[in-house]
Amino acid sequence: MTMENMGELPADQQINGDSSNETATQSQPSPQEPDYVNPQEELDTNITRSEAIPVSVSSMIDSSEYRSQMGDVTYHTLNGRMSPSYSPNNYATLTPLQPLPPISTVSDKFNHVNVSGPNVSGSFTLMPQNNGLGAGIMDMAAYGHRYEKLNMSMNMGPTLGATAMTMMPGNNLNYQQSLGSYGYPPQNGLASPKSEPKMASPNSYVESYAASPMRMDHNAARLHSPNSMMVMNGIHNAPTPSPHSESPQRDRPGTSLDIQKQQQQQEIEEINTKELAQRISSELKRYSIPQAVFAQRVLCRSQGTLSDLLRNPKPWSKLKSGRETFRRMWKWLQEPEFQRMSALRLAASPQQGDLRLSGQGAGGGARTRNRRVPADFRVDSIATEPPTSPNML
DNA sequence: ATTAATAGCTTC
DNA sequence: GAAGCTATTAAT
Repeated sequence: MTMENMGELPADQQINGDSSNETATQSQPSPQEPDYVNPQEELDTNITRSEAIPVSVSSMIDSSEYRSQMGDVTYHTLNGRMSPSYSPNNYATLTPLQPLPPISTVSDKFNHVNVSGPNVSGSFTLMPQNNGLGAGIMDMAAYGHRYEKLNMSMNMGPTLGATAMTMMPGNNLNYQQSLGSYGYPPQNGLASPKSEPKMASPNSYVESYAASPMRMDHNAARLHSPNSMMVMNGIHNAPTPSPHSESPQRDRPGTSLDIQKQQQQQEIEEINTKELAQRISSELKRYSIPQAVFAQRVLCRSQGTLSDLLRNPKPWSKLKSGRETFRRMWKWLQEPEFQRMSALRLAASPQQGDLRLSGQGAGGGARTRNRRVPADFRVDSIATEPPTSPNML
């Protein structure tokens, strides 16, 4: 089954970049792919689950309607507003697919936690952690705001570039400050940004749940988290002990690690596509992320494809190569907000000129129409410095 | 004007 | 036939 992961990728159009998920870590897949790739992985390892623990939303709403009302509502309330009113200057349509962001399959890289990430990893770690418990909401909200702001700033111009950076999660400190600066409204009042998260202990996030499996059955745990909007669902089983971030892959050979791996794999093996589609839809709406963007940046697919997948997700069992796409979605969901956002904007910031379009294969029509990446996401200023590494270095 | 949904078509 | 893409259309 693991093979699937690999097997499918190659099939992907030009997404060869990620052909080998794991490989990504080692070096850049393709020239187009900046280095954020690596960072991502690192982050992934570090933070990923900390935040992903949202709460449930009802354990998977089976409702066939995607637009989960709950999520949205909740969010709105919390946030007070999430007007999708950021007006992109030119939001063009899609662009040719690009090398997809390495969605590292969770296969095994869970353990090797922070890698070389100098302070970077550390910083990030904190971020997501914020939510720790109650902060979840703030997190989301904050991100939401950030998202918008970011876009705006970018649109506005280089001048604001700085601003953008500020917001960038370069380091938690910054982050926090940014929040302050921007005067993020206390979302709910419950989670005011804690000035000092536990930066000190990077391992906190550890307990994070080992990635919630898709099969969310038990959703007991997430009751705690305030942000029910996220809804990750559950933790499959018992929370993993606690792999300290510090020790890369040395957990307990044969024990927890093993189990974790297995669990994760399983999770990934059985994704509740319907549920997932719902959640993705919700999240996209929540953050006002257009399908086109998400599809391209995160999934490396076209808007139309995504739309279809979200609306008519096929059961996992019936999926063949299409699983990969869902895995990516899943992965994205699991990531901390911050990372998600980064993925959205960064993932696609290769040189615009570089995009090789036309040749997509199907569709035939694609003539040399050069569609540029949506302005919003095309964070030039930021693109220059991926949040992940260069940023704070 | 922007985005989502759909149709038709291509490739594997 | 599955999976996806582009172009087009509908909806807001």
